[in-house]
Amino acid sequence: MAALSADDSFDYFGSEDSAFLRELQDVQLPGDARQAGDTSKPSLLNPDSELDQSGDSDLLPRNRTLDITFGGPPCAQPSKRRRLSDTPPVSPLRSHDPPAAKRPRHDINLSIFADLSSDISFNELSPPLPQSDADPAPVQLPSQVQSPRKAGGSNTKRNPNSNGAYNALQTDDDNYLGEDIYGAAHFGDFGEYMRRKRAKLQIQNTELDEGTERNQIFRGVSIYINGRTKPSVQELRKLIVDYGGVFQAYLDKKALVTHVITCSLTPAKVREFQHMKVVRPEWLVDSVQKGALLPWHDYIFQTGGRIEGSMQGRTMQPSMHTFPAQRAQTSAQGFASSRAQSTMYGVQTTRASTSGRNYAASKRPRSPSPDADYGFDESFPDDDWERSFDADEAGLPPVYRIPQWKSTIPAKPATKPVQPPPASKAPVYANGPNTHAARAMQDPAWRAAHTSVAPGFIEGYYRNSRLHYLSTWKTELRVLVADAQDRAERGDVPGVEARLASQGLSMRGAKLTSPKGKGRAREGSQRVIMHVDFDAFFVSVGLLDRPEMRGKPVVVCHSQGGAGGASSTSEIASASYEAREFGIKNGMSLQQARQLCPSISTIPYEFEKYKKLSLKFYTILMSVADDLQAVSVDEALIDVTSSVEQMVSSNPAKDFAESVRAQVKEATGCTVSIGIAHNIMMARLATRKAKPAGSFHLTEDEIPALMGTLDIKDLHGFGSAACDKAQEKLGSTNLGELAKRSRGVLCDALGKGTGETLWKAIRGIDERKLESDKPRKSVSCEINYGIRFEDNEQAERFVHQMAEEVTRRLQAINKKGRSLTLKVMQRDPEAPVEAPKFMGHGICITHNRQSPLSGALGRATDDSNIIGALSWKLLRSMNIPPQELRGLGIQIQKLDDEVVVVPAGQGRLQFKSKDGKSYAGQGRIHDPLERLVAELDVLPTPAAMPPPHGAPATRPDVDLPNLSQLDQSVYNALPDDIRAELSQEYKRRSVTPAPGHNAAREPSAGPSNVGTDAPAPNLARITRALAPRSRPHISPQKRLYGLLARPAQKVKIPPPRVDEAELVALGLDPGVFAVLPVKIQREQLAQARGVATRLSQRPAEAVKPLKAPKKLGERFRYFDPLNEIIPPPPPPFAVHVELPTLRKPKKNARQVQEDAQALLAAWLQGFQAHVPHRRDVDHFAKYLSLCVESDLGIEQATALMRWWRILLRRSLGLWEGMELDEDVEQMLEEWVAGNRTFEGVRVSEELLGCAWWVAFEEIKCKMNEVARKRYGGSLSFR
DNA sequence: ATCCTCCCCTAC
DNA sequence: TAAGGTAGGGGAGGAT
Ligand SMILES: Nc1ccn([C@H]2C[C@H](O)[C@@H](COP(=O)(O)OP(=O)(O)OP(=O)(O)O)O2)c(=O)n1
Ligand SMILES: [Mg+2]
Repeated sequence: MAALSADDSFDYFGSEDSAFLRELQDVQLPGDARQAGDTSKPSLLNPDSELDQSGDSDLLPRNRTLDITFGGPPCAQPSKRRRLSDTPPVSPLRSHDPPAAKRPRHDINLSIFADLSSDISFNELSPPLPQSDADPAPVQLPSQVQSPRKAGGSNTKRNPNSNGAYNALQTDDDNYLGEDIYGAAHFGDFGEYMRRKRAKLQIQNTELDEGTERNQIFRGVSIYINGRTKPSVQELRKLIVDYGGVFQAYLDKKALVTHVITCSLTPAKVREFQHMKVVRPEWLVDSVQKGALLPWHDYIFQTGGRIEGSMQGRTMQPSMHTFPAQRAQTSAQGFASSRAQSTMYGVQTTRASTSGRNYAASKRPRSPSPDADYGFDESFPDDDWERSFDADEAGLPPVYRIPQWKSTIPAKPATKPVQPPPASKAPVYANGPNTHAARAMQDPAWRAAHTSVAPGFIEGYYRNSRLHYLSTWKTELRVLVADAQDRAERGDVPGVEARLASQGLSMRGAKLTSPKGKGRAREGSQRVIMHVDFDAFFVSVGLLDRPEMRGKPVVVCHSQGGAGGASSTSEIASASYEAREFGIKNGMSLQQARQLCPSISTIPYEFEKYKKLSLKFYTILMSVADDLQAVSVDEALIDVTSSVEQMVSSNPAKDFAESVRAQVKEATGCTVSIGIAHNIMMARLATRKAKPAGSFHLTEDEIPALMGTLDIKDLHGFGSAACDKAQEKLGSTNLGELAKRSRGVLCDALGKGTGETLWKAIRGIDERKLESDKPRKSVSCEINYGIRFEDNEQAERFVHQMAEEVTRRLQAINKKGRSLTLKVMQRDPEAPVEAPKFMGHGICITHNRQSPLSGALGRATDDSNIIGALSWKLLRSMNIPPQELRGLGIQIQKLDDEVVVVPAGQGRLQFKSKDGKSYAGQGRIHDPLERLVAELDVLPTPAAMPPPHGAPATRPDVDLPNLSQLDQSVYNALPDDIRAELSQEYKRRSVTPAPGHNAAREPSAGPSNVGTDAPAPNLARITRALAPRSRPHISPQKRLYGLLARPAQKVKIPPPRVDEAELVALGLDPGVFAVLPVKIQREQLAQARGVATRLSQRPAEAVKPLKAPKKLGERFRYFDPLNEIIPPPPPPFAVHVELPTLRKPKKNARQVQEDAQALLAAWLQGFQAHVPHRRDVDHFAKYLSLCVESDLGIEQATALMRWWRILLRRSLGLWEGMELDEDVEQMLEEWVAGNRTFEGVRVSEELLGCAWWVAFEEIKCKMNEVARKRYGGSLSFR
């Protein structure tokens, strides 16, 4: 190992840079100061100890403890823990690091992880250096003595508007300056910021009058109050402000907060505040009473203590029980310990988790080190903790070494893994900067070619990002499955499926025979759920062509050959089972893996193959399952209840599973393992036992015994955070132990829903149904790798490129958004400029900024210019030096379907003609709203709302076969699930394109692969061929279409297809039926046909399409491309509207409303200077009346009216309730009657205003009339 | 109570 | 040299 370590030294993982280490040793962190002199090593807590890391950070000294999962008991996960230490006072605003010279040094000690309680928690925050200790508020303030202002907390108002606070701020400078911790430079910025902040947020606070005289005992203290507190937040705030302190309403800028006041903390918060001074409210109260700022450390908030009284857990950790005083004393220890930890590169520290808010590490793949940012290394699983140490040892100074562990590390050759794999799961990165990267970055040419500023960086990155593929594939597979199910329900028998059916296993057949199939748990009989997962997927696929490597320890990663030597930071996507015996895990860095197994072999990624084989895999599953939930490219959950029931065997489930395994093996050449049980959670557990290459049926009677052997982390959905919480609050992470806890206790510890889930899981209960048709809620794009900018221009350019990528993704699925969230990762001041992981983001502070997004007329948009501009604006507002950026992400939410309501023709003429008859002429049902929209288009402003992308007017609808002309209103009126399914159809043609690539290039494929693989030329073809049912004509064309003319791409969904004869036969009046909103039509139709609607069946869930094949068939056949009649092409007027749906009444309603509101706003805007067109008013009236009549849209309708009124008041409020002049009244009466038009006529302001209000009243009356008839009451528009 | 927002967390 | 993405579930806490 030693040798290894040497090599590694400069990289992450076990090794470290000696220079770096040296530096670390010298560095004294603030916390250290406290400890100063402390030789004692704090012991780290048991399971997870924390390491402290010091970075080379410059400035602020801080200590952080990292969690280590080491000994961690139960939780095997790597990550965890929190670190403490104070936060760096650096404000995000600040740009660069302070001179390193200023930093204090600290020693690094490795503590031995004694097993104390695991939390080191922030208690350990070490006080700042002596001077700093005083912290912001030096203990002895001159003024302190003075009059203690009111006693405790009285938040009573002190001087209302005093500006004491303001003064305090100004004075803060002094305090801060006084602190060594904060660099002077900092300080200035800090003070400036505070001033602004205060001006902004505290105006409302009533403050002292002349602050100056008062005791400004809290001068320099900037407080954030977390959660509920004894004296209320308001009271405390008052106190703070009155006494010269600063109250921070948000923890946005942690760096600006000197102390956090709280009475209770959640584990997540504990982590978040690790680096901060967390104090009890009494500190403030007592200080005020004494008239002086008391030492904060005497009031350190301790977790265990009061948090959840309910938790029995409290007995556990000693640290929690320590008294404040003790705390202070021990803090040094904690500190030291934490520090020590920091040095352990091999250990996982979960940096991310620490982020609380800022540390970005959170994302990390759990297995490796979940949170740990690469910078820190990752964590090792419990089993592996030993090893992790070993790895560390190599590079670490003696101090860090832990003899025993060290020995444990088997530096064995590939031959045989020594013992079980103690593995560490996550890649561990050394603390120090990546010297390779640091060197490379010196070269401008290299930077220009390899970092985020390089041309084509985004596309190239995505083409090689396994995680990007994984996410993309998942989305695609969901679509594939939903699509296939629709077809099956519809009765179609796709080619492939037909073939499979010939084998006796047809999904369709299964469904026909078992109505219960999907979804809801059937009563009575138990379900049979199988969790099917490939064994070491990437590796297995890679070995198909490398038979000679089978049986050996192999991993898939980018680094090939000897690249990177022993220090490659390349992550291992998948490790063969042989490699796992050495402790190598998926997600670990290659360097780490090499330490565990020097002879490890690496093979490249073959993304195309993964996708291809996955399709074969899914095809088989679809032919066999009653229901299927896509989990990932290599994993799925299937409900095979009916199929198993039909089997004649002594062990049907097992036999069935083996049959599936054989089929998959036959089709792909790779093995899958299958876990069988009566629900999802148990099936996943069974898979653990089934792997590798096997199947296992976990029966209910075996569950109790099994639980005793499992850890909470073994449950799907429960990761390191949950493990930590369990350990902290419940004292154990063992499921057998947790089984003794009451449901309430679990809920208190983990949250209501999560606690409930756990409680049930332990008892083998999991009622969740397989999900296969959920609509997408957001579209995002983010890159946190290789981000290195030198100036704002580069950053801005990049942001716009990302915006373009997001736009492509939105367009691919015909969605537009109304909300945008920008995520920014900023290098933590203490983190090295070059993260341990090559080009990685390292430890970061993350910022999220959300903002409404809107295009023309306030509607949803997918315009890259708008998205890019807004994103850049948000980023710029954060004032982060571009050099410090390490990650950027743009997420779009509040998605609306992009639908073209009007035929794309040109202008109004067509529109009119269409409006007038096209729909009607086709016998289509008109939706009032739709018509309203159409009308609007024709109005005055139409020109003002050109299609987003300037659709080629020439595009004939023909281009869009089938779905292309969906009637928007109809489409929107569909229940979510149906709509989602439908949209999938469209998506098939335009799946999110691989980053950067033109849709034209490759139709259906997701990210096309790259790297080693040849371009994925035929994914589309393959997909089509393999898909249960191919629709060649659609996919390709659509895709193309989309590229060519985005705007026009809208779709119009035809209303349900029913002929008059059938309606009559069903007792429905065709005339009436035709006028109903599509949604209602569907309901009535369904009811008439004897089909229970989902609404009636299970309102809450009503998510899945009915299973009954026949019925569904009818439902879906409407969309059958082959039979669909394509309506004329709509004009280029895109509208995003969502009508109420059956499924999620609330949300949909809200969304619908928003959309309708936008529409209304557009309407009004278009007619700012015009009297509304009679037709529009009538249409709107009709629409709203129908809503009321149907009873389904009353709320939305009235809400819409309220909204309308708001808008009117805003622009024409003057005319509300105005007494009309005779002549005006006369004209308006005629107008209402349809005998007068004001088109082209210049009208008076009065007439204009009154006309709108008349229209409002008119519609209101009509709605009330309907309500009166139907319900005997009137509506409230309040 | 219920919603909405802002995260955290989890999974592959 | 490496490619640390992404979407959805859920909880805490403020707004309503
Ligand atoms: N941190 C990770 C985890 C997984 N994957 C990819 C590679 C895996 O092959 C695939 C499937 O993940 P699994 O968790 O199913 O792991 P494997 O299939 O490799 O192994 P097994 O399922 O046998 O445990 O996802 C990845 O790239 N990075
Ligand atoms: Mg797998």
